[in-house]
Amino acid sequence: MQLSEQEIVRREKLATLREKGINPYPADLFPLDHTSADIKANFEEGKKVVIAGRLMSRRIQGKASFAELQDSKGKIQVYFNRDEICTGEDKSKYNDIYKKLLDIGDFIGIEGELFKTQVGEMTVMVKDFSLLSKSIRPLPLPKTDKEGNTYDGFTDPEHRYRQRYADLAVNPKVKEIFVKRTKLFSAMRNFFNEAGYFEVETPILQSIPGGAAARPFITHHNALDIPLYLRIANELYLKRLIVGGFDGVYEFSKNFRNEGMDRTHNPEFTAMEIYVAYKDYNWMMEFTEKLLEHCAIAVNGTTEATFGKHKVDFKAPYKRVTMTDAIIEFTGFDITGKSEAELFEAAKGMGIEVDDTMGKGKLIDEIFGEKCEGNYIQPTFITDYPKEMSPLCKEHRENPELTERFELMVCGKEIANAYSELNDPIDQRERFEEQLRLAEKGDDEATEFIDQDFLRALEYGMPPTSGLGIGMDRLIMFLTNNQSIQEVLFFPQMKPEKKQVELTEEEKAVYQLLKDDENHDMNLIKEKSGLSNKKWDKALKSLRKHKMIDVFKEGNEMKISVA
RNA sequence: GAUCUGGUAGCUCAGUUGGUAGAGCAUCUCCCUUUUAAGGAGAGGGUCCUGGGUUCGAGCCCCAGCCAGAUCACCA
Repeated sequence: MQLSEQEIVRREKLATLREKGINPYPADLFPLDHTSADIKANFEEGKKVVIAGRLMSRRIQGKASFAELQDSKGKIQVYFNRDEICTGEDKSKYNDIYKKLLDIGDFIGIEGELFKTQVGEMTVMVKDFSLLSKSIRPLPLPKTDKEGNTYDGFTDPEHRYRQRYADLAVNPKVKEIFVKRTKLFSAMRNFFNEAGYFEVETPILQSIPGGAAARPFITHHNALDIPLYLRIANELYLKRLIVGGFDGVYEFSKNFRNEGMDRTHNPEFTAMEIYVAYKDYNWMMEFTEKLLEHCAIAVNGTTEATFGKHKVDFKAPYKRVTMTDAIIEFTGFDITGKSEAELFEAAKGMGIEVDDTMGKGKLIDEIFGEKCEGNYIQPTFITDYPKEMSPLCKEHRENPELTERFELMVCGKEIANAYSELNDPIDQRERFEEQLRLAEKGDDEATEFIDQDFLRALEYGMPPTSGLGIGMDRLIMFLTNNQSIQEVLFFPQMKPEKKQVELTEEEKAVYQLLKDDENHDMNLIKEKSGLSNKKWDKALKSLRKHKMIDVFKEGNEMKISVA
């Protein structure tokens, strides 16, 4: 492994510390009693504190030095003074250990007293310090001035996502996103628990991937010798639990879909699904808007959120628009009672790409997606979707062509989806069979498995139930003003890093050709090596750099020899 | 999958018809006892993403590829 100069220097410091009897990675707990935030919140001149964290900057001025220590709550300035730390004759702890052997990035523990500098900065006067963990790789080092401007930021998304640990250590705003993410989860959990619903866990490894139309990841169970799928949704399992007699069940579900990746799609993502017995989708709309209002306040302290150029208000209640009305509003076209051919012509007339594999549902969905969806900036419930698109949803009580379904749109994007759940087992079986026919015909959006066990459960009887699914990653994007899902996942999926190849084969080959004491004609050796101009040049430069060969002029001929 | 943009020091970035690879910060050495991204002086540090081609000569031009980002397409 090729080490940079700075990495070599730090390894040498590591060795020196050990020679001095200092363990750079001690096992002992460190008895810290304050965080940087505690100190700032309850500052008392002269108070004794024990703190620990990562050294983030140093300004050494001879016998004194200011540094910043970063802990989980933020940064605090610390002041190292030689004569405070080394009260006796031996000044080496300051002169050698602190000044020469510590680096930015090291974890240290500090005992000290609080004071304010002449410019009023709250500071810890170091009385004693100890090394807790040595950092042997330099951190990226952004600097921030008083106005909050950042210089030399660690901004390259590739590096930030691949090395999230460094991103978090160095960019405090990134940490905030994930603090908010966790607040969102606990706010939602509290809301459901208060309502008396149960958090449950259902299988991730499923023999039939159901509950959504998506390409699954497939794996294999050795002992059973069967294929298993990573779940694409947890819907069918939660409904089984309603059959079993729970009033309300919910699960935060890691789902896996073997599809494309972009700034709104990651192969694994988190959905929340909740099912509540004896309710319908009208009840669920009210529940959803109260839920989101609650969550927005828990995360941001207000119902208002900024997303890009939009200001969004999550304060309940939200507007409700039927899909039919939405399409009339933005296109003037009324889909009510229209035949497939009429819809086809209408869509075509709107400049939408259509083909004859599209059924009524798909055509309506295309029209909505193309002409309406993007217009709903404030949270809006779009209700009553066409039946073909919703095989798990109950038929609309007033119109058999529609279903009792709503999606919640925010900034033109779907963040929640809910039904009055289909609980007629005969109807459900027919809808599955219809999906199967579509799949056999080649519609890759149709579900190609029939979950017989789920149907058996429905046959025992499921109470009327309403279910809701929320894309948690999408929601946290809205609440933290991030346009990319990768910003709200700790470790977004990335292509594997390419392995570093030791490209010394050419160099070795050239060196072999020279392996005696004679002087060789350079052109001859070049020819023998069979290398391209560029490779020859590279190999030669590298060998010269390692002082393994000499190149010199003899008369008019370039000669080459082993050094 | 398509198009565009980018990949140069530990980090952020310059780099001129194609002619000896640069800056700031960081690092190292020396001097400095309350500083606010900012003390002073000096030094070291490079697989210019990879491979091929053109050329006397490529960070730069051409071809292929890798990785990332953006836009689009696809997508319960």
